[in-house]
Amino acid sequence: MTSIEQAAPVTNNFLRTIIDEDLKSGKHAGIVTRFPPEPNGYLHIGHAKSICINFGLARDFGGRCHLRFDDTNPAKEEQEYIDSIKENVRWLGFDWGEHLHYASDNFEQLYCWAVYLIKQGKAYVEDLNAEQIRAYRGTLTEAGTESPYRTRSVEENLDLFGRMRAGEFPDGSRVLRAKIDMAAPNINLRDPVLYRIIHAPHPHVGDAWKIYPMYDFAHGQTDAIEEITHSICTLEFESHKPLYEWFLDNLPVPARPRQYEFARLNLTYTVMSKRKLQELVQLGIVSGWDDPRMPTLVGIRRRGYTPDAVRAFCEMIGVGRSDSWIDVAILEECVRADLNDSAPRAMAVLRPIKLVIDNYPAGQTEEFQASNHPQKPEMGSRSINFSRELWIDSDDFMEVPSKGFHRLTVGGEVKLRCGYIITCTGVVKDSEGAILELHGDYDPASREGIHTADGRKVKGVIHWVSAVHAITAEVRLFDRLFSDPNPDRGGADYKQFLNPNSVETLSDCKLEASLAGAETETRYQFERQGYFRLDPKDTRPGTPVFNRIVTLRDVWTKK
RNA sequence: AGGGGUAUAGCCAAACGGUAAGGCAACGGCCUCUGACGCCGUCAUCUCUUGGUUCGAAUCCAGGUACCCCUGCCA
Repeated sequence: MTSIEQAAPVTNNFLRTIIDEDLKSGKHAGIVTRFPPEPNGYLHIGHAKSICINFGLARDFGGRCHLRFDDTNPAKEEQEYIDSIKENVRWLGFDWGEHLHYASDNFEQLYCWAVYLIKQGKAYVEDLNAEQIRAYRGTLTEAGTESPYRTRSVEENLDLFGRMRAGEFPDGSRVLRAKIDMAAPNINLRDPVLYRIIHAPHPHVGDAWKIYPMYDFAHGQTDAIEEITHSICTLEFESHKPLYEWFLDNLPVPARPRQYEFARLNLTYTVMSKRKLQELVQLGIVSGWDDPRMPTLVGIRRRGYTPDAVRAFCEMIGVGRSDSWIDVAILEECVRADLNDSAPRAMAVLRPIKLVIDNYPAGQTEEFQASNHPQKPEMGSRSINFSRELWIDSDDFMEVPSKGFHRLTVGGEVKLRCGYIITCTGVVKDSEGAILELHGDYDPASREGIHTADGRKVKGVIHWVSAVHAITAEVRLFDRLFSDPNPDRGGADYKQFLNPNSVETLSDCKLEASLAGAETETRYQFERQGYFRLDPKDTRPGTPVFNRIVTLRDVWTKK
């Protein structure tokens, strides 16, 4: 466990309480959980919460956690997603060991159990089409009516179901239904569909099957087969729980798992639904599922977020049963906390403006040692070059300073971080009045500290880069994808809340020379600006592209 | 409207009949060669609401109110 996670409070929650009691009472000798994604899309930060809960609980209570693909619908599932999900879970730092499972591994057993139900008179083959089934189901306030096929004989049901499996019937022509209660107030109990016919290849079992079990008929039984003790899912499955238990009660399952539900993660300034995420990709609003602004794990990862930070975030937000919206600022804080600790510092000028040190000899060069981390000498130092012409950030100069501004102004002085104190002596402008370059003088005696020769303390410290030594890079400044905290909020089209400035590409940034050796896996703090990381996809030899992971906190500009 | 849930600070969240943890944010102050980091302090007489039980209630009881989920051959 890393320091940032230790710093996160481990608060009690209802799941821990339940597990504690189950262990104490001897109901279970150990716990087994599972993360059960359907491989029909890419994982997002909401899934990370579930992953951390399931794997985290298993870790904390000395149990195990399975990775299980809930692959019961081949019409939507693909191998690509299976691979991506496995990689994401690993990236987050979790290990399922021997326990990689697929619901489809149990298709034969599930089929046998369906036959068992038919023989018990508890399931029947339905000939009504989807629309008719819907009409027969009734409404929230009115009971449904029983299907005319509900009373078929066991023999006929067995025959028909066998022929469904054999592929004799086209998609949609028949389904297998449980015979429960068409008048049940819980609609999930009104003779739910158990199997449907789908003539499509399955990513894991190929074309062995023509019928596939529904989620409800697969999940609980699969939990039982895997001997899951605590089957943890999100709140919307709560109304399925009676069905989950009905199958466990009516089938000779080998174990008795129990379902518990928690509130899914909602994050401000983003959208999380698969449909909307997909739309952002398809409409070209983002560059892909791994666009650094996306809440997908592939996106977050490309952006440069660390798995430690994501885990700390999941720990910090807790687990409850009430619908909640987590402020994305908390995620950003977790990233800062982690990176502040681990990121080597460097200097980079994003919006360069030239500063000529007139009293510094032309052609002369000096090398200064700069610490890689102010609080961690063990992270070493690097040398940075100083020369007559420098780049500084245009944000750090104001011709007419606003109140409280203590960076560079004409006639003002400022400390060049790890360098000299300089005084700005003048501004050169073009005919339009745009600033071409700044001129200044340096104090040769001011290398150490921030005090001037006459003992005054310089208020401002700015970053800079030597012009002749600098390397040029593209830097992408990412911001929140939406400008509204809740773009998902009812009614209105979420796309109207898109933040037009969610990415700003700066193509002529000047970085200190040491960054020529930057590695993709290293996150850097560009001092006074934020945390950055080489884009793993668009960086080319000699033409670095940096992504801004997150800014530094900035109480000054906030005021 | 039938069923199932949930309400504790700006946002999360603990508490299990014994006198409202913690985190994030915010606000003061200190420190600082990053307006970063760090450090110190402040931040619910009160738990959606109205009654009741009790020596004692966020916790128990009764009635309200608000919000979320459920009418896929999706998961």
